[in-house]
Amino acid sequence: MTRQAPSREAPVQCCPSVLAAPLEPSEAAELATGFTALSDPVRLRVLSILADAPRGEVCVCDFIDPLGKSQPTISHHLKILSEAGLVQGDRRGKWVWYSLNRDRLAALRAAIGT
Amino acid sequence: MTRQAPSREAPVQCCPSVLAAPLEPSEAAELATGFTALSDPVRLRVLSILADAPRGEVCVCDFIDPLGKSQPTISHHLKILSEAGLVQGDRRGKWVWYSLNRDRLAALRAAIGT
DNA sequence: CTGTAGTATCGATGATCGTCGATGTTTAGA
DNA sequence: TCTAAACATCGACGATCATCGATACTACAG
Repeated sequence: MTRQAPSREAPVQCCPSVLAAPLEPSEAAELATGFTALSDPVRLRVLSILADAPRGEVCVCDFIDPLGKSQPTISHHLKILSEAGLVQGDRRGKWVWYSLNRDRLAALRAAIGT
Repeated sequence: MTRQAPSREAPVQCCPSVLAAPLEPSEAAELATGFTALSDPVRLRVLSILADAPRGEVCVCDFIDPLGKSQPTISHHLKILSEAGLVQGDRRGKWVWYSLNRDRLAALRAAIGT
């Protein structure tokens, strides 16, 4: 049995944070996945387009022109963002409408301060 | 001379933000380098150790044991964090003391909301 | 059922990344 | 001046990534 240091309790918190040491390897890996999704210029611009969309959603075909990437590349980035929980897609007819998950974005924001 | 579109002015702001479209490719690239620095578990734990350091600084040798990585690997990650403006090193004698740049971290936080 | 349009997946390619051993550089002490 | 310690850089390796053409899947119209 490992002895517990009584004067150094693990802080109770909802989400892992870089500012709250020690950041456990598993927590660090989980956060890293989120920030990896934000580490590409194309994906950041995808998020920006979604954040600016009047109805809060954009279909895949409407990303292609403004981003100047091929359709498979756009799909690839949307999948990464989706797996990171930052966006979600909703199929309606032939189109898939993507929208921003602001809660997940807020969680990542909270992980690097306040 | 490029003509300025009068009805669609670029919003005046201090820092690029994902929430303020359109996010220009150059701004997206700049932000992406910042988030790339946060996209590795080892680097996140480096930041967490720095944030928790009582005197606000930690020398390179003190990262090796808690992170379980070789000294060149630690140096490599510190260089990436340094180039991203997230940390800075200060050589004092044989040691280099690294500290956290909280302003830069706050700028990245602001880029994904508020 | 057939054709078409929007989207996802596959396969390949070139680039970047994380890691570590070996080595170079800098500083302090003997 | 010589040695040891702390740190950075180099070189190499395997792994992951961004990209795109080709192709498969899905929904709808005729």
